[in-house]
Amino acid sequence: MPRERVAALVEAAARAAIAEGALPDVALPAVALERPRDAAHGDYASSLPLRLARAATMPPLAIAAAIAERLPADGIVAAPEVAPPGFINLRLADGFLQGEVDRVIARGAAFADLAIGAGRRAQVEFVSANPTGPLHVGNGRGAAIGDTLASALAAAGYAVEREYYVNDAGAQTALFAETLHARYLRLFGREAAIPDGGYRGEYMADLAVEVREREGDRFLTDPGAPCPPALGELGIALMVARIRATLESFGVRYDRWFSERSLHEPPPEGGESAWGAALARLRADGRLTEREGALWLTAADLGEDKDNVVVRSDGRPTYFASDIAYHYDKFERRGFDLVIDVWGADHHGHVSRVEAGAEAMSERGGGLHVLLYQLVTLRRGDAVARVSKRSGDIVTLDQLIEEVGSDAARFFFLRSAPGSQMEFDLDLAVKQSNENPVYYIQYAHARLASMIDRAAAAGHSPEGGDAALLTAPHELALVRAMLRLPEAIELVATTFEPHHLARYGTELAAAFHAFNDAFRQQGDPGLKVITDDAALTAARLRLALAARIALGRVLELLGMSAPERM
RNA sequence: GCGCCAGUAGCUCAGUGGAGAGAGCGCUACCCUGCGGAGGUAGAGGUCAGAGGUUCGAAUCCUCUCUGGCGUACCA
Repeated sequence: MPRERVAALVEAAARAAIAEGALPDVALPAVALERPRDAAHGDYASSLPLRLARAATMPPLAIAAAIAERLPADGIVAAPEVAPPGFINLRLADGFLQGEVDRVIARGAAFADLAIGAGRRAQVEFVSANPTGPLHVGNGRGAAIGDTLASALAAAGYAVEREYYVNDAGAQTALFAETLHARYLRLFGREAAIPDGGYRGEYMADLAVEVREREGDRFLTDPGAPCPPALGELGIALMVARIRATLESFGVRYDRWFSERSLHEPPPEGGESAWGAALARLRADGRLTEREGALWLTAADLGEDKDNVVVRSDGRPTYFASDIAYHYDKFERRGFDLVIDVWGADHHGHVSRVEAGAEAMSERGGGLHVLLYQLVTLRRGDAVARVSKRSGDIVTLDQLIEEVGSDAARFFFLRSAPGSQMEFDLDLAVKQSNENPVYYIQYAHARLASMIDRAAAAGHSPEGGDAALLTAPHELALVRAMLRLPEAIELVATTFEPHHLARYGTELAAAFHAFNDAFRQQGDPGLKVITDDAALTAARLRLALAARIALGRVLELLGMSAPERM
């Protein structure tokens, strides 16, 4: 990455200044380069002189000068500038930028890939909504965040797996089964009451119809009888299939759908269940206590403020027990180095507990990172729409995708930081779907594709073009924008916040649009890509080709289509 | 009560302790004998919730207050 290389130059210059006695022998802090707001201040700026001033007991400007004049000349940066109160401003050299155009074309979409993951295994688990109802709009946020985060981690050099944790055990599952049972019986004219707190949504009636179509009357029982287990399992399976279809239409594919229930069963290859093994380990480490007939994970030396129940007094393990077993499985059995759980903020009370559990369970448990995203509040004009599966008043992700499209919906979710609350006005979203900023990025891609096609039809080829002919400010600005893609990927892979990529996409598209319209503003047809000058045309085609690669890569990471025409 | 997350332009939101605070939408004025106008340029619009503090430097870090969301289960 250019930034790293420039930072290394600054550090080398600072060391040289110390070695030559121009600076006192002070400890050098890590050289972090800032990106100046104002382009006139260059591509990068170092505030190192300001940080050193006190220890060195020298004026910052003098330090800046001492470092700047020792900057190795290796062709990456042009002559550095010193600016008050003590900045060193660094500008990428034209020759370097021109060479990068060729490098991007040669490497293709992988040009921005990084090695910071170093092949370590990462898992991103996201959405994982109970399969007791359709996904709602809030789940869409988790889906977009998790999926793009996984893509960014892969681009950063991790071996990434996407996983959906299917809650197919527990009280909610039982309630779902009983509701389905009642709906099913009603189809056959039996009197059957929806259980208290059961799922009231219409989709449950649809599901019962689907069951009848597939399996006929084989699940018929007396109205008072409990739900046949096979009916409950079928219901969950059908619901999971619907969720999977929704996510696929949202551009999300999982490597694995992990069953909660399987944690409590012996693995196919034999041996003890994950829960059994985890429990044995906790017991051996003396982390369990029995009280009031239940089994508790003790808070002591886990940094928790209270104990948590893992096995209820009736002998059934809690959801927390499943979570412990699940993370035991992730770290100890599957050996992930980095595990990211993407959760809605309504689960935040659970975070420290699970993190403490993971650390108690595995040496590698510190590799767990829970990424919380704030809930999406929905509005239709002035009315607040409630989101609740059990009440049945729900705006589904399917509806959102149908109304605004997958690309626009994903981009909407990816534009804001996970930690910020979002307000989603459905009326506005539909009304503005044609003005959605997502099209700004896609349109840039479509124009590039069309331009490249048109040039080919006119007999122009980027082959043999000389990127050194790219000297106009808008041309070089576009190259600069392309080269920030690896920085955006790094930011996402280290902060686990994918919205930076969405912001970057807008920035890159803006650089292209400005480039593309430059000749109009200046009334200079000479700035068009396809010109009478064959050599210049070939050079600009190379730039267009590289820009299209960068733009296509961003869209790919965001999980959006890269249209050739719109 | 306690805890977590937030409060930045009319609206929806960016902003890694660094140099006149940004984008999209909305508003105003311009720019096409066009490689695609779903575009570009310029402008109006801000007490970065408020008050202290740390720092050479704070929207950013710390403390308090106010406002909003969420949590505080032998539910998941």
